[in-house]
Amino acid sequence: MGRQPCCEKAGLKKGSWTEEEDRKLFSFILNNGQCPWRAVPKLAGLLRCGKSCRLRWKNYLRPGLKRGVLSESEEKLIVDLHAQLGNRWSKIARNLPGRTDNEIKNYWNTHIKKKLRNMGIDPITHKPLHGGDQTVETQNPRNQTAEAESKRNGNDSRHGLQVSDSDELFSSSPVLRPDEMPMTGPHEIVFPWAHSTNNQTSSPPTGTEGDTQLLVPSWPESMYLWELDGLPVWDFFDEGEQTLSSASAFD
DNA sequence: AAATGGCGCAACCGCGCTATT
DNA sequence: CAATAGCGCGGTTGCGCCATT
Repeated sequence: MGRQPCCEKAGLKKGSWTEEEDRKLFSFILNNGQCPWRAVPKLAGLLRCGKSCRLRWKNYLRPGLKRGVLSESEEKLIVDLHAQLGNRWSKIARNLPGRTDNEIKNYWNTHIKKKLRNMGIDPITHKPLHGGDQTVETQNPRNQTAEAESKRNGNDSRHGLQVSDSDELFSSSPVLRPDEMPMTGPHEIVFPWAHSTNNQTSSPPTGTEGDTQLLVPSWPESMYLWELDGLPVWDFFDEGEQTLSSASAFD
């Protein structure tokens, strides 16, 4: 047979997604549920590789995503989980409903790492740094990989070893299991225009007042999608879990 | 006011795993 | 059992924004 490439590289668009592309992808999945990602671009009329569509959906368009600054409790949870799991971002993300692995990874690299170092904690080992803030971590990101690797070797399910995903790990944790997490329902979504004059898209709202509740709209940057011409967005949600789960469109 | 450097985030890349044939 | 398809994951890159000079 010969393995087909995931996409024809030539002629495919790369880089930032446009509003139009988002619209197409979103409405396609809305109407069809998920089909093999490889087929999605063609069927949805997108000049993108399937992988790119998948990523866009997963990290950006998928309903139920929280966006914006992470709360202190979320941050704490990430640190805890990272101490146990290392750079297993997807596993960490599963314990933070509405957050994506990419988002967490970025947040870790840009905020938490720095914060831990300032606190005199090595973000890799989660132990106190020796001799002041001598950056134990060299600038070589590979070290991080190596560190993660060592953790993996100890307890990574991906490699068929002990820890069975996060199940075991969090069985005693107060943290809800991801599959127990209710998806954000329409009634829970706070529209940006409802309480803010600033409908700035790409930058997250700075300083979510307090970290009590994340009143962050699900798709602050994609609100235009709500205007999808005639698409039964709310109906879609209202059909409830069965739609969501059966299509498994929001995985 | 312009230049520039740093930061943060979205997106891409490549590899590994699992399911299927 | 081997080959292949498809997907998921983690690491890296590139670009836009913002702060500083």
